[in-house]
Amino acid sequence: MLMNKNTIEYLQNSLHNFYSSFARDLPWRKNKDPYSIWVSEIMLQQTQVKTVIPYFERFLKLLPDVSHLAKIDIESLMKLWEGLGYYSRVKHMHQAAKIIVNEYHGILPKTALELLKLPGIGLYTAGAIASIAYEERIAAVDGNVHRVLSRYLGLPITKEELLPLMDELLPSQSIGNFNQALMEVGSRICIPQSLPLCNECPINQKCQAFKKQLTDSLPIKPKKLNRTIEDKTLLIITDQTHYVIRKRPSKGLLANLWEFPLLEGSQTINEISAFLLDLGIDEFDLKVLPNSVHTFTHKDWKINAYKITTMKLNPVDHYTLVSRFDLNQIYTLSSLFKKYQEYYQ
DNA sequence: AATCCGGGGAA
DNA sequence: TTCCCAGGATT
Repeated sequence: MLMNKNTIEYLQNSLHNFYSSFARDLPWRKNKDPYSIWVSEIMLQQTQVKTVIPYFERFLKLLPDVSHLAKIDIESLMKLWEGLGYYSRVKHMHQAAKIIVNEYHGILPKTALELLKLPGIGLYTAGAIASIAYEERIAAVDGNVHRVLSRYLGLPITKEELLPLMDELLPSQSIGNFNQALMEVGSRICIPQSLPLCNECPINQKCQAFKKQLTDSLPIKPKKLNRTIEDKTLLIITDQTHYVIRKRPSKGLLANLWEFPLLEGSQTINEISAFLLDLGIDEFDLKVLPNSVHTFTHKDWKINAYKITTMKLNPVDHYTLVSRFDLNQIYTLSSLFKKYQEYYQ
């Protein structure tokens, strides 16, 4: 597809000027260190800038370079990620750090093609790192870029269909800034819901969606997925000093995280008693805690919660007895348990 | 090509 | 409620 030369040059020049004047002062923009850009891009996957900032600051302070990341144990690393979600990101990053140390002398690969081979780095992230850190002339198409460009061009195209067009749109220099400017316009101006702030947009003069009032119908939206609801029974079991937790399976939702016993379904008091008996608990005080709902992307968990207080806890296979301190400092829990923090503090 | 994988902010 | 976020891996 051959695009109008004016349309392209206007886009490039306008975004360049916009970015020069209005780029946000974000922590990962302080330098072009490939490692910190990599960390930021992984954290920013499906996660908003505001959420990422404090995690990024803490992460870089403790793990300032690839070799530190490669050396830290996975449990401590998970703890740094606690609450960010999509925990496989951190597992893949850890694996990638070891590969970078062992096979790339501790230096991030300098081309998107090479970066793409690392676990956790897909087409977008490879393009983002290569263009921002190394100024490779390559696209970085995320949700923002897809939305901005499909509106600007007035084309109902998917993200995949947009990719081949990017070679025509990319400027010959300042590629990293061009890519970031597109994302910045997408997240601050050309926003998805309600009305985009077209009057403030640096590329509105040649935006087809703006001209033809198509911002509502562009970009084409993926079909929404069906949500399901599952009942769970949460047991916070304590002897006043220690708490019973266990490690989740290595596959599936919240893989490898720790949890308070979370039983399938809405268990009756009798069923709970039977479960506790298996843990060697035959005498206990049971307190009903407030129910809650934890929302994932594709399912809701309805949590029926109880606090179980007993005199003595005995070690049992597959369960771990931990102090409050270790619970807070060492073990990584899903944020769904935060709602019950007052009952284990 | 679909589905899975967290959590939160915003309307 | 619904959307969607600087997406990637798995099937």
